[in-house]
Amino acid sequence: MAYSEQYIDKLRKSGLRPTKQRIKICEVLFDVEKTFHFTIKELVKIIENQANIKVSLATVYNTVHAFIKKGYLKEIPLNASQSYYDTNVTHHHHFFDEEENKLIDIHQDDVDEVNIKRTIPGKKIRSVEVIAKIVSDNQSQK
Amino acid sequence: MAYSEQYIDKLRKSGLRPTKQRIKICEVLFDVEKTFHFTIKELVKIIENQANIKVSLATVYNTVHAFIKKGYLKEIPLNASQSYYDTNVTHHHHFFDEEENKLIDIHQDDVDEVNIKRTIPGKKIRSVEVIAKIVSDNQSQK
DNA sequence: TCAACAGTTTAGAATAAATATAATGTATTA
DNA sequence: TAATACATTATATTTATTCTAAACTGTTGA
Repeated sequence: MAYSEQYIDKLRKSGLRPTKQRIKICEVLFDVEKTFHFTIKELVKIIENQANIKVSLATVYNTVHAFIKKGYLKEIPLNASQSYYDTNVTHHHHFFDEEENKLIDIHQDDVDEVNIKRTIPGKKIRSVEVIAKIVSDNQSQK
Repeated sequence: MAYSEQYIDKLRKSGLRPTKQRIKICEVLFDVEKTFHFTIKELVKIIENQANIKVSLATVYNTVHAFIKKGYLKEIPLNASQSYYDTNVTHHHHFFDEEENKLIDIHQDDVDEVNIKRTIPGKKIRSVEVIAKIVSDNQSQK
């Protein structure tokens, strides 16, 4: 299957028509070897640098949110001024370096399965995320 | 030790002078049996309802942030439009009900210790938080 | 005790992310 | 291919948070 067909499929499954802009967004997000983290602004910049297609903020927001709803992207729970997203939707966790505002993946194998024994009536768990905040380890500091 | 002395102590340890406004913030945050979650706006409202002291948003932000730095409050990592804070600084985790925008505590005993095997050179872990997002469990839905 | 200083409070302005709007453009369909 | 429904965009709006600067208050030391 050609790339663009995959993307058209992803878009349709997300309830979106395949447009020039949205296919470009797919290319940037999914046509790479490595998964990555991004903010909306960063994504817009990447698109600008890679293509001579213009994509507005609104389109990027809409598309990203549709993909999250469908499970093609993940939002990373953080109290940062901007939202961070992840193209890696497999089960894994994150370090967040607050000093450098940087996210680092923690591979699933590096964390024991998080097993929550408690349940809430009428509710089911949709996702479980572990955020480990890290800071400089200044031994001189007491 | 009288309450206000405790609060004055907490404030001084946070590098803040004990003022009328700040002591009132302490009363609302710490002078209750149960710990609770709050947003800045909610905290301002609680103060308005409880006292005839006027406290500005800026003061509340400053004081809350100083307390977080000192470890008297915790910020809950979430992608919500507002930041959520917790007066419970003991080790525990959260459900977040995205449909109702509501946080529910998960007691430490209800989650196995999260053991992260990976380390980052020069960095140490400051906190580990588990966020479990929950949604309605509509069995009829496929 | 009180003057001087350093820190505090506040209203309002500034900033910035995210969302809404409405006019123009494009994919889909029959 | 015409009609329709959905998309895109620039721009405006909304809203949380931070900044600012003037007025105020706690603290210190003489």
